[in-house]
Amino acid sequence: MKISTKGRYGLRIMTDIAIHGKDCCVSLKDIAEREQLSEKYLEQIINLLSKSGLVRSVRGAKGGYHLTRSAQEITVEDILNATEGSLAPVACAADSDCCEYYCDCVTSFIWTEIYKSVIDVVSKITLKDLVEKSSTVDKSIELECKK
Amino acid sequence: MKISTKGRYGLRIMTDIAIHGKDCCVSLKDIAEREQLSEKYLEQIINLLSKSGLVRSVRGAKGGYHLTRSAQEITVEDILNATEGSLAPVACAADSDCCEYYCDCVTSFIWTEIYKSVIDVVSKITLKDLVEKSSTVDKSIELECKK
DNA sequence: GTGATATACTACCAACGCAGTAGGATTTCT
DNA sequence: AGAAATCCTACTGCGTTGGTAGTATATCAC
Repeated sequence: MKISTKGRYGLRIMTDIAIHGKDCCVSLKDIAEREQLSEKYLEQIINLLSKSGLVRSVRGAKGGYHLTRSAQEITVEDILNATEGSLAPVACAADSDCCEYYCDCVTSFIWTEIYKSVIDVVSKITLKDLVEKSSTVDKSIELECKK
Repeated sequence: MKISTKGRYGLRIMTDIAIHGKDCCVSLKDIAEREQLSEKYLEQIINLLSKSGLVRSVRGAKGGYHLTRSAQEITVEDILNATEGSLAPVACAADSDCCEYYCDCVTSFIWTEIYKSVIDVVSKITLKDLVEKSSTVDKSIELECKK
């Protein structure tokens, strides 16, 4: 039940773009520098965000990435879905059709309940919330638990 | 954010013992046979349950495992904690002291909220609930989504 | 049109966790 | 003594995680 660096860095990338990309593109180089993360690794992660349509890329000099929607229209669920994949603890929790025994399974309701409660949390937090929280804490964007 | 077979099989093992171990020990061989799972693999998992004090082992012929508490005193949280480890999506969610930046981290509250909501679900479901559900479904204990 | 700056794409790698498998040692009942 | 059970250590194939590296391609500024 762990969130990997893809999900965590994904949130930082998106928050960084939301803060620094008001009316322009933000380059990966700048993000990597500010966040102190490997540019090459971020490339893979932002690719996931791009494929999910959360950011759009602009190639060439002065290029970079920008959000495709406003920060309050992007939820933590969107970002984690793009970077982590489904947040369902087991596949049947998100799609009961995937398992023919769903109705007769003793534990399926547990996974469904967990999934619903996780979605309930992350679908209500928007990127705007993270941007606002970021402005209230000191150098917040660089700080993250490495464990 | 996935639950592994350790957690899933752990729940099946415990449910099986609760059902078939009314006033005796249940051997791993019997569990493995009923659940159609590898006895050797279950050995590792029941070891985790044993170390956490949820079951007690009896060695030698006619030995096996039995619960240390009644089914309604054992929660799904207990079982998943024993087999999966902490259900916290990141370490700081269960122990904010583990990260010196917890208070200044933009995302820490997300992980804490997820963790709390997951615990809220699994701490309220007891082994007794699973046993009761098992009696209402057909051959339920053998059925599980493999995906 | 030529650099400089950016993303895009492909490939590779070490380390780790998952899901088992294997085999022998030990304990206990009959 | 032998059968039945747990206990313990080790190994293994495979996929994921967390990157690194190099090249191709697109675009801007001059």
